[in-house]
Amino acid sequence: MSDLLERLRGRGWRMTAQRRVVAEVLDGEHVHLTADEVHARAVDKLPEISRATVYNTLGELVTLGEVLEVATDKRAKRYDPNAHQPHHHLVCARCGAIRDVHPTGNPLADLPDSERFGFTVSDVEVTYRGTCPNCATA
Amino acid sequence: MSDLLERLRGRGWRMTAQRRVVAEVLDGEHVHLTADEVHARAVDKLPEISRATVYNTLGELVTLGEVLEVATDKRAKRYDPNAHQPHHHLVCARCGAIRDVHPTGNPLADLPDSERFGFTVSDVEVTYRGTCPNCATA
DNA sequence: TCCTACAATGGACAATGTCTAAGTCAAGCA
DNA sequence: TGCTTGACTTAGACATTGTCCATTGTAGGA
Ligand SMILES: [Mn+2]
Ligand SMILES: [Mn+2]
Ligand SMILES: [Zn+2]
Ligand SMILES: [Zn+2]
Repeated sequence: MSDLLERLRGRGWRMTAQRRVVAEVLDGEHVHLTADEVHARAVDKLPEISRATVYNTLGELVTLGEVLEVATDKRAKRYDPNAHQPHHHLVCARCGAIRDVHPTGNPLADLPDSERFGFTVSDVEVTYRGTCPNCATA
Repeated sequence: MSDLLERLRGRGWRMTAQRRVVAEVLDGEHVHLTADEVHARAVDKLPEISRATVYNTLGELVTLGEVLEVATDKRAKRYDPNAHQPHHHLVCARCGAIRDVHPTGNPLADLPDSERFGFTVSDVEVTYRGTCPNCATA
């Protein structure tokens, strides 16, 4: 994600080896890692990087809107670099595999006023659950 | 929820003061407490109840399908006694208030085969986010 | 090259959740 | 009613996830 690094430089970020490595780890499709998974992969590339730095960097990326936090499992937060294309998630209940999906329709329109309790509703997250092909054959 | 207690007795549960108190705490509408919130309220009614028992009891209720785990916030799991009426959630991004909602339509039908990656999809959770009336005026 | 404000580090601490060994008691039975 | 027993509860250790801070290091401009 060199374009991510470009944007961050433009926002006044100091470009450190640690931040480059975190950005590198987050690169790719269908990436939804926990903070400690990011840390483990970052350590492979830069052994002395600390947990605190990984947590700090992820938090900053979330604040800047460059990475999303998703709560697809009920344990640790997961970090999603696919922040600029709205999407939802499909999760394997067995192994935890996560895919980005793009359902048709607009779920926001499916919530009638009578079900809004006076809230201003601005966003919706949809999580599909099922069994992935791998786990189905096992 | 005396019907809940009835069902549990039918399933061979020993009826202890601790389990009665946990069931009592979970009674009501729009209830979505964390384990430690359940524990705090249980202690008001039965001061010597332990955290371990609350965690155990909640886990058993989830296994039996009498209570659902929901991941509406990205911290602790929340426990939802409204397990027998399918519903979704509306969450205040500011204060965390949670309401049960019943959107129209069927989001499962909105996920085309081409977006299923070979998964068998069995369930869908929808979380609406916004601002509650209380937080809007503040 | 030097300065300095920003960033990284290690470790303490907090919050949430899991596990176990030992003691307790609900419920069936004599 | 009073045993007996295995299910249940308890306290606290431990694990995982996340936050904070004092100290040390360094990116990038002067
Ligand atoms: Mn995603
Ligand atoms: Mn609910
Ligand atoms: Zn799977
Ligand atoms: Zn609110």
